[in-house]
Parts: sequence; structure tokens; C-alpha cells
Amino acid sequence: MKLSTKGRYAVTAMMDLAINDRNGPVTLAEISSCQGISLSYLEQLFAKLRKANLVEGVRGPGGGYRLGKPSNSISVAEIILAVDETIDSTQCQGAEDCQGGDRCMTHKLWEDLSLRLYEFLNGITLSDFIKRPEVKRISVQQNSTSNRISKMFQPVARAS
Amino acid sequence: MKLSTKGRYAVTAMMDLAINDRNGPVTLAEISSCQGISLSYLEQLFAKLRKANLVEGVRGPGGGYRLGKPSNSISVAEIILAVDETIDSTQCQGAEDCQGGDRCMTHKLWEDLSLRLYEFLNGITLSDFIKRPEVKRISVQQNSTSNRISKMFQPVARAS
DNA sequence: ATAATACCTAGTAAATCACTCAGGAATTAT
DNA sequence: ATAATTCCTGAGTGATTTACTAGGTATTAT
Repeated sequence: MKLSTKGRYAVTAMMDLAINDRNGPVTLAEISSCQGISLSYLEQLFAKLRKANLVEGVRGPGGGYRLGKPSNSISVAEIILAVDETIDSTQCQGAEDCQGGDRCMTHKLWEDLSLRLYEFLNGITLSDFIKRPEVKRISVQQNSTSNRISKMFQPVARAS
Repeated sequence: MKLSTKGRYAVTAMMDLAINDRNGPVTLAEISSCQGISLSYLEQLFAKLRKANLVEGVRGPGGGYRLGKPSNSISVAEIILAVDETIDSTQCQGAEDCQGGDRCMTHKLWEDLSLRLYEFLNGITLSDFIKRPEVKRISVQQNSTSNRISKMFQPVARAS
């Protein structure tokens, strides 16, 4: 799981698609001028989004991009993974330099954290954003699995 | 909010410190050999962690690094922000090319998401990881690595 | 036919990553 | 005092990634 400006571009662009879905396809030129991202860079991002079936292109005048799936089945995690695609696993597989025991279990701890982050972002869909009124408070109702896991892992409140 | 390999290095190193805290300072050489990170690169990361008061160095033989605060008051978000330090705000401030209305509110939506992500990572402390029994149970529960990775690439279909 | 759009490939300057090298400065064991 | 250990700092470097430019081809509405 990696999170960078690139991922932000992709997520905001997908938000744009989700919001303006009922008005027909959205052109990359519109997104480009609005978000301040170069057209060709957007094209590269959307090539990846298309391969992940998150969007579908409509060619010709009046064309543009539409969501490839209903907005309630597209999660933020999906979008980020589609454009970033780099999941680097930990080195130190089993043996190597590790003195075993406590020390190198940090890798496993990281995997747990990474999974929790993924579950969190996977629990937020595009439809969570387009449901107005009051977009200001996004109601990310953490209903399903995400909440369960979150509770399991993290019982403790932090002292300030 | 940015998340990269660099942030992972920092977090796992801090986990190491948290776990081995009672055994005195932890040397960077130990972390380096365990995690497979170069010593000098670790030193650079720890320079930033030190500036953020997340660790404190102990010089001389028998020295190393200790946590700068109790492990229950060090969040994952703090660590990541300390080493990544790049929080790029959105462009398109108010006017510019924006045609107003719906279009450019995606920026605000992103800010909301970003804040939620921060709050999530800020709610996870190092002390959540050093309680071993729970961690053990969890890592046993999510079965195989291949399973987890495949889950990364092919998220489960979500109900509306 | 023309224009608007998606779609594709190649190249590139700048930034970042992860690292090496080369030292210092502080602390402690001897 | 000397040497060993460790933190601390800075300069430099190849590889990768970002974000972009340029120049096409394919498709379709008008």
C-alpha cells in the first residue's frame, strides 16, 4: 500500500466522474483544467484505471470517461492500488541476517498495519462522497468487516 | 499525507525500539542488519525522528536509540509525517480555471478523506503493537501470505 | 469530411529514494 | 589518556519515480 500525489490525482479524478456521472461521460480535458493536472498525465493514469475496470472510455465527440462499476462498489483502496501498483513485500524472508525471535517480527507487525490501512480505505467508496446534502461531513459508516477488524485490533484509547 | 517505503522503514524501526525498550537503547547497527536497511540511511531517518522528538539518542558504547515518548503516545501518523514531511495542499485555490459549483469541490472531498486517513493512523500507537498476545492471535487468524496478497489485488465484492 | 474525443508510445527534466563515503562529536571501558 | 563504540552530519550518486511534452492513431458525432 502506497499513497502519494499520484494516488490523490486518481482519487479526485474518480470523484469527479462519480459526481458528474448522470450528465454523461466526463472528458479528461475538463478534469485537466479543473484539477490542474496535465492532460497526458491524466491519460496515463486513466489507462491504468481502465485496465482495472474502474472506468470505461467513450470515444468520439461527446465522449469521455464513465465509471466502470457502480460508485458504491468502487473503493478508494482500489483506485490507489490501480495507479500505484507497487506493493513491495518485506525482505528478510525467514532466515538471512535475522537473529529470530522478537527482532524481526516487526515485518509481520507492519503487514498487520498495512492490512488495517487497506481495510480502512477499502471501506470508503466513491458513493460515500456523492451522497449529498452536506458533503462536508462525509458519513463513512464503517459498517461491515472494516469496523470489526478495527475493533479487534485497537481497543485502547490514547492518553493525550 | 504520504505513505511510501521510507515511511515503512521508519515505522518498523520504531516498532523495533518499542518492543526492545526495556532492554536498553537499540543500536542502528542492529536495526540495519535485521531490517536490511543501510546504516547511513537509517541515520538520516533517525535524524528526522529525533527532530520530531520521537526518539532520543544515547552516545557512546552501550548507547543507541530510545523512544522519546511513551509508546502509547506515539502514533503511526506522527512517525510517517516526521520522515515524509511533504503535505502538499491542493492547487486551484478558489478561482483559477475552476468553473465553480460541483466541479472543484473534489478538492474538499479529498481533504476530508485525507483527514480521515490521518485520524485513522493517528489512532494507532506503537503500544498497540507491543502487546504481543493480541498481535499473535491476529497474525494467526489471517492465514496465509498468498491469501493476503491476492486479497490486495482482488478486493472482495462489497454489498450496497 | 471535419472536429472532438479516447487511446497509445516515446522521451525528459526534476524530484525523490536509498545508498556510499568521509568524516566528526560524545560517551564509556580499559 | 587512549581506544572503542556509537551517535551525528554533510556531500555526493545511480536508480527510480513524477509529472510533463510531443506526436501520433482510432473512433464517432455532426
